[in-house]
Parts: sequence; structure tokens; C-alpha cells
Amino acid sequence: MKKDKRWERIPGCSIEAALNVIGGKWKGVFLFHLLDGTMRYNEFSKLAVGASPRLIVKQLRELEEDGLIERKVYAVVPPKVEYSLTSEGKSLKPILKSLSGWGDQWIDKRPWTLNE
Amino acid sequence: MKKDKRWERIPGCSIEAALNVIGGKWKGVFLFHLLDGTMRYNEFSKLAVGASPRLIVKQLRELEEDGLIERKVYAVVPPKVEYSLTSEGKSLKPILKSLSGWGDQWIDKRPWTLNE
DNA sequence: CGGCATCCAAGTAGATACTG
DNA sequence: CAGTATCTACTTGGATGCCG
Repeated sequence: MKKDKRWERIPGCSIEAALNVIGGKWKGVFLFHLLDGTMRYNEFSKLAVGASPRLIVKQLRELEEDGLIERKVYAVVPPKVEYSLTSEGKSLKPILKSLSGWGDQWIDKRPWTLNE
Repeated sequence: MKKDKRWERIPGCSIEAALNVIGGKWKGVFLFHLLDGTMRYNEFSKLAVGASPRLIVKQLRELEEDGLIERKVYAVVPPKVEYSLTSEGKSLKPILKSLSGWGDQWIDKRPWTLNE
């Protein structure tokens, strides 16, 4: 977590504060899928193709530190951990939906294509 | 620009495609301020306190490559360059506003404070 | 004014192996 | 299952100086 002093006085900083929270490499995807309900570590790892456990955990921990998701550990064997959105996290719903919609459109319109 | 192959099949990838575009260190701020009209390089540098010219230019170039902003060079002395949003860039307006609003709220609610 | 080139430091992500 | 540890590679960003 970067508690960067500069957010204090830059005009438009709230934009960056927001992006700082959801802009991590997989955070948007994780949050988006959490809109549909609780997820387990294993599901995230299937989602984040190519990402190492290290990174997945890091993204999840940061979201947790930011109070957007909750991590619930069950004392069972085998271990079970569930991640879910907090109310703060749920407040991102309209934004995540908008981003998803815009991204979808943009993939078609963007000036470059994959495999070029 | 990273034309990352993985966007092709990951569910929720449109979220990341969108974040990939606006998630750069200063891109959100730049885009947000461009909503109010054209900006010049000098204005960006005042906005991005502590950022090196190198980074500022890089962010602007990437936004340009992504077709979100337009760079207009006037052949005058001293040089004058104006940046403005393309129609694609303008389509981000509701999202940028939402992000700004959410970020504003979140700055008050977030679990940590500055200068801690 | 509005950059670019070069070099270097630091942070970030990946690979791999291992564990409670 | 749900991670941790370690080590390495890569990317990103800052500093500085120069140019049209």
C-alpha cells in the first residue's frame, strides 16, 4: 500500500486515489468477479491465467487492506478460505460495470489489434 | 503499448482492457482534466507534481496511441502543442466522473490515513 | 516551450520449490 | 487447499543534459 502524500493537494487526485485502489494488475478482474459472490483462492488462480501465486496473494491482500474485500478462513481440513466484497467493495459495482462495458466496446474500436 | 495476448480469453478481461488504458500513473488525471478542454504540455507538468518530463510524455504518447487524445503541433515560435480528447476519449467522461466521485468518498472512508 | 536521449536506481512480477 | 519463500528478470521511473 502506497500512502502517497501527493494525493493531498493535486487537483483530480480523487481519480488517482480510485485508480490506485482498483488499478492493480488483477484487482479489477477480481473485484468484478466478486460481484457474483464469494470466491476462493483456487478460483482466482484459474481466473488469473499466468499469474504466480505470489502476485495473486498480493493483489488480494492489498484489496483487503483497502477494505474492499473480506477474507474469511474456515478452520477445517482441507483449508478453506472465502473472499467476498465488503460494502465498500460493493459500492464499486456501477463503476466496475461501466468499465467492463467501456472496455468491451473499446476492444473493438481500439487503433491496434492483437497479434499484429 | 502492450498488446497482451491474454486479453483474448480471460473472463472479465474487458475490465482489464479498460484499466490498462486509463490505469497509468497519471492517465486518469490527465484525461479528467482534458474533460475541461485542451491542455498544453506545461499544464500537465504542473499537474503531475514530481513527475519527470520523461514520464509525462510517455503517458501522453500512450494515450495518443490508444486513440484517446489528440496531439496538435503548431508551427510557431515558441513551439505550441495542444492536447485534446478524441471522441473515444470523451466517451470515458461518465466513467471518469464516477471514478472521481468514488475516489472522493473513499479518501474519507479508507481504512488508513495519510501521514500515519 | 516542449520535448528527447542516456544512464541508472528501485520497485514489480515471474519461476520454482516447499509447507501447514 | 491455500498459500509462503527465495531468487531472478523485467519494467518503470527519476536525474540529468541537450535540442529544435
